[in-house]
Amino acid sequence: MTPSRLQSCNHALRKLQFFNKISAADIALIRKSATIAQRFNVGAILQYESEDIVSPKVIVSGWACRLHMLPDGRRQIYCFLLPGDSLGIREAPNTAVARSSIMAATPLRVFDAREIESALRPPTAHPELALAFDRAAELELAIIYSQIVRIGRLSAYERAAHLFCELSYRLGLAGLTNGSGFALPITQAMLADSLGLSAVHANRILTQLRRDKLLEIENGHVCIKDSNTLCDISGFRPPFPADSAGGAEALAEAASG
Amino acid sequence: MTPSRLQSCNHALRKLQFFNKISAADIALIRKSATIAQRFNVGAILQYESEDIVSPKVIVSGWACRLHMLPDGRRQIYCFLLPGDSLGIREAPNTAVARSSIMAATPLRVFDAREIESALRPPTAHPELALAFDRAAELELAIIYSQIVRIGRLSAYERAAHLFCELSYRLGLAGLTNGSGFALPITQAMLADSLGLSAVHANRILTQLRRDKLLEIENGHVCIKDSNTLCDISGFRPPFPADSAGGAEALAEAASG
DNA sequence: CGTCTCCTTGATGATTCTCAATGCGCGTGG
DNA sequence: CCACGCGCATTGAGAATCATCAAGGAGACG
Repeated sequence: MTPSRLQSCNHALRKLQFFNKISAADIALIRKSATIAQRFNVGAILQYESEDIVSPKVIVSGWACRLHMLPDGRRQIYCFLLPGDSLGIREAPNTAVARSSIMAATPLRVFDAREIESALRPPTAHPELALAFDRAAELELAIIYSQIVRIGRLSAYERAAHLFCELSYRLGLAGLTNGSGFALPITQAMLADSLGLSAVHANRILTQLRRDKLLEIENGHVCIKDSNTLCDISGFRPPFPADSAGGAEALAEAASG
Repeated sequence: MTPSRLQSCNHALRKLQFFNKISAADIALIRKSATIAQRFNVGAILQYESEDIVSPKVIVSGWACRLHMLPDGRRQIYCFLLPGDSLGIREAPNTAVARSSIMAATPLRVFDAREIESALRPPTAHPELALAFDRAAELELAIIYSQIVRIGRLSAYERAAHLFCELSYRLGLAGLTNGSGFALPITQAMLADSLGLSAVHANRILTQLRRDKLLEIENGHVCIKDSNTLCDISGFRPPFPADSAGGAEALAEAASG
């Protein structure tokens, strides 16, 4: 396996291994697909709402987002899709039309996951991998729910804090954090469209978070200075606490057995 | 089949038949389960977030809601569960913990759907029924997405209009509308917790909708006076337009064949 | 060196929240 | 029967939050 192939599915593998112990055959299945790459520019639409569903994909690098566009130009982002995240795998299989648009929030690289998706349909030779993807889908649902609480019942300040907790958690699963820092390759306007705020107000809130020494933002890089306070303010709880993950359980079993 | 049994699953059957043509055997399967009834008082919690998932159920009468409660008393309702709606059927099967609490928003009657749920697992003798439940789950996801747009990017006035469009649409699927009217058995405080507003402001918005002659509300009954304007204001689109429903397609096929 | 995008800040106004008080219907107990 | 409490809807007043409009600066890029 070439280094480039390894890199392509690195984040996805890391995330899946958090969710379940997966076999060498599972890894080989993913690596095989990881060779076919596709690129999108910023703002490119991968999938249009209420049109056909796009073929299954895994994000190699860059961020995408599920979103809705209103006729008057307002936008609402449902959730971000990060490196290692998949779309169209182990989702409701019989859906006729897409329920959200998907847009490249940064330059994006993905690989086609049609083979993976079909290999996971029951009866499957990869039940552990299927479970890992099921848990990834469960995480996405949990994120969607928490997005509702965020914009429905949290203040702007709490919202921003909550989103940074979520991003830190999710990027951590994919191995994209170093210490308490991570790359934040999106504009404040996109953050605002996710938080249900105006871009100007989002900027003021970020400034406030910096002044309160909760985090630092510069040059597309965030450093979380006070994770505890950030979580307390926003009420963020990890959707899959480290001690409840299938991977962790499996490791514990292996150690004791 | 006794009249009471018929009544118990009436709304569920009506909704499922909208989504797909289902057979006599499918109907019999549901009717068999519809005998076992369970009651909950207003405010009763059917399922607690981050605890075990409750056994599958179908709502016979009354409304429930999926929601999150914050430690300081704030609440956010994710979505309402109406008569004929199900929970725990054809959802992600491997979920360890509940991702939302479920509360009885009114006095509630449900029946246990464990048998239905297990009868639909592949390989199943009821593929059409399984597809109908899959589409019901797809509808719930579409509603969750639209809830994000509603509270993230619509004004209070637009939000309320959008919610009434959604409720009218969904209650229509279950056969719970007469003309443009339907029962609204919940308090304004709950509407507010769904809309992401304070109860006081929700009240003002409802007053405004009445003054604008878009709808009437009295004694727990809503009558939509101007459906077109309500949809235009809020941008509401039916998640399953009548001509895209599986049931309608099936009927057309049957008529032409 | 001009243009563009993005971030930042100020000023002003609209939206929404909170606190507070009132009224209405309904059940409950005296 | 009546007084009372309670939940719910309603309205007013004032304050907090957030949006909009406008302008300027820093950096990328042709």
